[in-house]
Amino acid sequence: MHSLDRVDLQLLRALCVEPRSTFVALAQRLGLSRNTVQARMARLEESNAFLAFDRRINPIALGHPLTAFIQVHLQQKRLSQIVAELNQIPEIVQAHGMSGSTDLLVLVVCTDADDLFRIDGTILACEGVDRTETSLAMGELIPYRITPLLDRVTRERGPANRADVDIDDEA
Amino acid sequence: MHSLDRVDLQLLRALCVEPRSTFVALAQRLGLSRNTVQARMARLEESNAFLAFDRRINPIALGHPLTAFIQVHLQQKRLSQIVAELNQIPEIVQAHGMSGSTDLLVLVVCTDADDLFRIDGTILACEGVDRTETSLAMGELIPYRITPLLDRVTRERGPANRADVDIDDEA
DNA sequence: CGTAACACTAATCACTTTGCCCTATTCTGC
DNA sequence: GCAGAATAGGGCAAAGTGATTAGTGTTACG
Repeated sequence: MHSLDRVDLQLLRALCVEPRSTFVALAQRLGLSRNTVQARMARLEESNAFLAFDRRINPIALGHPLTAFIQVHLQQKRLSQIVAELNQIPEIVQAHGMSGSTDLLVLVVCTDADDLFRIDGTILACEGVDRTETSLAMGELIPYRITPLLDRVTRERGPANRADVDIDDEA
Repeated sequence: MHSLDRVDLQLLRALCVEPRSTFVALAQRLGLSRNTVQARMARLEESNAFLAFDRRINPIALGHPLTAFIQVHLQQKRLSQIVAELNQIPEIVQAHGMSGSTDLLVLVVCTDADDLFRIDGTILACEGVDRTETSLAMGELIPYRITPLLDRVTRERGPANRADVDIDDEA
């Protein structure tokens, strides 16, 4: 419904640096009027530029320091029903349908190895799940980040002010 | 340095529901005084309960609608140098060191298939990288979420009010 | 060339929120 | 029961918000 221009990108950048910035502070930092910032922020939210706040919560704080990726192989015709079942497992924080040999890539967090074992068992117990392959994340070698990409996009966009992609079609 | 109690969890929950809540609003919703909410929020931030704001930015808004997981097999002794190189690639938004056959699981976002191909090439070009296996994410069947886990933890914690895990040791 | 649409600035206003202070009152673990 | 922490409640000045208005480019279109 709307595309991002250079100023939008700078706004996002500033938010990464200082998430609790007020509109006033953002306006000062970018040399804009508060009005403009306020309007643009509204537009950004409107156009789904922001994902759920859930992503900002640290699972470690919830007592779930272990992260694992579980590759699930399943009978494809039962996919939707299986996803519905997985939806009931709170330790599953995300799941992607995948191309290639693995049908589903599931991201789980857990308290310890036993917990992981239990969760894996729960997944396996779902009707239609053939097998799973669990890989434990040993460390987040590159912590989640978007600023480098933000910078590249900004640079590419250069002095121009129109993005070329519509973003209202949710991932 | 500090552990989460029941009220902290409820606060996090409320933030997921309404990320732009003011302290006043949170206090009302939870039936606490604003002072308390403010103090607890400060403590939560202090104790790394929140991850970087980067996570809330939608890559689709940045013109990168495609997500892929790339499994990287490499010479382990060169791991740190390789990670340093991968760090230079903006399209890599996250990377985990893994147990099992895959050494590294890299999360990339890209504009289109060609872009993905190019990025994969860049990764392969790194000294010490043996081979990669790319899987395209076809859809986020379970969108990233933490609230179900939040609820479970809250329930388990029950009327008690102390968490049992320290969270100051960053993931 | 005119004009309509749009984004931006600047300035106002009433209102809310913040940050910080204080004190009295529960809790809590020891 | 006591020490220390957490909380409620209050207060206050400063800051931020939301909403509106008016004036100024800029751009796109016929």
